[in-house]
Amino acid sequence: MSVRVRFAPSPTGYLHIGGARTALYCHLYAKAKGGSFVLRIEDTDLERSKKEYEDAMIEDLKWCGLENHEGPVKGGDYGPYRQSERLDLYKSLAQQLVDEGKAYPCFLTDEELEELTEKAKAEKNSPHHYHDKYRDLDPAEAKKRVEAGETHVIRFKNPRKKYTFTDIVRGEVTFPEDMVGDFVIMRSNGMPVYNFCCVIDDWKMEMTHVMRAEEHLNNTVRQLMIYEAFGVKPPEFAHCSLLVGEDRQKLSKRHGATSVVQYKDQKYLPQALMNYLCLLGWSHPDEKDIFDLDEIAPIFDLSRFTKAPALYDIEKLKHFNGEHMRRLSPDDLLSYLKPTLPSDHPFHTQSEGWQKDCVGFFKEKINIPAELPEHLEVLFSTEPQRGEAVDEVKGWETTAAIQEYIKTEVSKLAESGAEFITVDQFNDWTNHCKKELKIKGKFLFKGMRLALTGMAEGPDLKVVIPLTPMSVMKARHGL
RNA sequence: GCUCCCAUCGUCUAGUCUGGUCUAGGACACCGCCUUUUCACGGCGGUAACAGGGGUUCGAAUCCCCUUGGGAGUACCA
Repeated sequence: MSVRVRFAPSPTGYLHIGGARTALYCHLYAKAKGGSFVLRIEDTDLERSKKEYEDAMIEDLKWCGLENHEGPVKGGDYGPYRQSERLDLYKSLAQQLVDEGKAYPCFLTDEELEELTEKAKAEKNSPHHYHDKYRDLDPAEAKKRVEAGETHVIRFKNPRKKYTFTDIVRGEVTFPEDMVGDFVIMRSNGMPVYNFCCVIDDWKMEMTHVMRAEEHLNNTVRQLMIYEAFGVKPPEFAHCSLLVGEDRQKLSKRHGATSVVQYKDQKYLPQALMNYLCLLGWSHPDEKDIFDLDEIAPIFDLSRFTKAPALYDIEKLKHFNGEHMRRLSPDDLLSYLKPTLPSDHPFHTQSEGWQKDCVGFFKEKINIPAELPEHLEVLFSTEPQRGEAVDEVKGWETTAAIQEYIKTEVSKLAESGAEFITVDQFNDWTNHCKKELKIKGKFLFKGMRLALTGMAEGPDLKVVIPLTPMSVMKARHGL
């Protein structure tokens, strides 16, 4: 049987970093096994689900490079792929359980439920302890009340026994019989509940593996009960460790940028995000750390998951972005970095050859695009003298002489129509200052730097000078 | 409260199943040196971990138990 895995988000917000990681693992595993990666939208929570989130979710998944083989947009043989479009199925199956005596209508009101929960807590019992009031109500009586239109939910009749299953990452996991109570499978508004439709869909969509975050581990016992009630063999489960923030709590909005779209907006490279996320809870057999999805898909296996929760560290993500950026071809590098600069940035006025040289040089100094503009200052700032270290250099008597000489030379060159200063010219000027002005050592080089760039420190002058437009040079010297 | 899960450098992790080759390896961050007459990059090096306690064993990061700590769940959310 070929492998079928699914990613089943609920459209109640933008794609989360943790969700993206789960989707990545599903995608990788399907690819490794030549199986199918299915996207299913779990929109049974009417209040919180929004179509715009569903669209955004699909868009973000696409940006991540995690396209599905089957899904709400793409279609497939197991559709529909939106739970809101499968309601009849859940309803009839829930009714089947009621008819078989495996589930029952419950007429508890919100107030009664609250009271019973408080009572259970006060007696140091589990909150669900008294939720089974209608468990043994005569089915005929229950049917009568339902038909009379009385508000009710459908509760699953817990078989009250121990459940054990083998999780691919956790190993053998056992749940005691009082772990959960008679939980709700159909709400009073007629909508099914997650633990119910999840099972129905994984079953009907013939999923072979369910990969999800550890927060769902405890739900598995409910799902196991439902599989059993229908006489269906459950899929394999793999519960991946959680992603946590600085405070070691489950990663959420308050930990900062936790939506994929925020990284897209900040111009991170999707392959870098995926690479980093992949390594949060999974390790490469050869301890390789920089790779593309295509590279690991063939060797991705489920035996290398880490059990402990992983801390999401943006600093390390930046490093990964830098590594991937530096691997880009000159053409790709330019098309990556160019659009990240403001449209009125002087960078855009330069030739394409210049632009390629420029990003080729500055890629060594940055990890993410947001760091580029400040580095470009050395080429474009027209402020004559700036930076913290200039005061010291300005104090040197010899600096004024260099400054004056450079000004004259720049002026001459500009009048000749040159658009840039060549390395040869720069060398000639340096030699002149050395021989004629008798300046040497750091006084010479720092002086030259200050005179030409206006800063006391910065990148290699032999690279910077030929890249600096003459217009900027003139402005720096008040020409 | 109850249940489930987890525990190696500050962080992500290798090693744990199949005890010895681990005076515990790699990566991020940090520090130092070299190089660059600056800064950075790069190269080299460094600081830094088996939570604690008991067993089992000739030998334990690795197997067992307990303690402690952390997390998740306990919904008509998913």
